[in-house]
Amino acid sequence: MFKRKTIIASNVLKILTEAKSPLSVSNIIEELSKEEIVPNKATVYRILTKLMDKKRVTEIKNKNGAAYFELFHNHHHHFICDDCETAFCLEGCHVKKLNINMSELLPSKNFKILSHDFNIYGICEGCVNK
Amino acid sequence: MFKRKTIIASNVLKILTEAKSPLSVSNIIEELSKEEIVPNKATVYRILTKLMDKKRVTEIKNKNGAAYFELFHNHHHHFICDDCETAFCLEGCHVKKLNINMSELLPSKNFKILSHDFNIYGICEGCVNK
DNA sequence: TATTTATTGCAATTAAGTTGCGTTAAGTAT
DNA sequence: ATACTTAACGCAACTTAATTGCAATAAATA
Repeated sequence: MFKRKTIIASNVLKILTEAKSPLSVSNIIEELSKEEIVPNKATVYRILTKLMDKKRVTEIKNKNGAAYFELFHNHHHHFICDDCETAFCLEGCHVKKLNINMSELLPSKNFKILSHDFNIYGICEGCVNK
Repeated sequence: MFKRKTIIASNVLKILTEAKSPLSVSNIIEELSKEEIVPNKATVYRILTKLMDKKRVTEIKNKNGAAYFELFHNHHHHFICDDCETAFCLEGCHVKKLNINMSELLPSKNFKILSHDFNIYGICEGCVNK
């Protein structure tokens, strides 16, 4: 058994590290292209899947279900701009921060909670000023 | 200018009224089919778009971005079962209920908040018991 | 009855994401 | 170095939800 180095996977990580906000697959391909690396989208999806398995990367979804990827950092939520579609990370999880007991909200006590998501939508600073 | 009656639109509303949970477009077509109405999916999408314009219907999305539709009732959130994918309405909006000041969470005061969503995911009562 | 136009079905299209398969190339063993 | 193994990769085909253009239908009105 051996491990191959893959140029693309490490570059995807680099791009995500440098990114100021979560990126879509086409964002990622665009960024890689600037460095003369033009990978196939299937490759990028496969790399991202592996990185998610390893908890290096997290996937978030916008209103339309399109996926954006970011480096894993502890559970938190996002502001997503309705105009430019950029996702901005919010600090921490206010659900936890505010100690919201989600189980009290459920239709039945027999529901099992596994996760939640919370997005705020609107217009970001950049798009407001134009 | 005149208004035509459309059999399908009123039946879509009826189906949604009787539904115990939000329905996908194929759910809706299935239900209509039971009443001998087999509309084209394009028709159903167009009807739903109009009903949303009139605020009669709301669209929610699951984890994968697939759309579910329900009668409009005041702003609230959902529990979505990871197993059967059924969406259950939660009562009211706990963000509002708990008086969460979302603007304090933002990266900048210049962001303009327009909406938010909140979903709880897990296993519903029915799927737990099987 | 003729006209107007909203409604509908159909087929083609779009876009995100997935999959199968053949090729390439990195790491290891000989 | 050479051969072997297998992970990484590209490509094309496919899948599925949703959208669009166009022609056909039918409801309301004149």
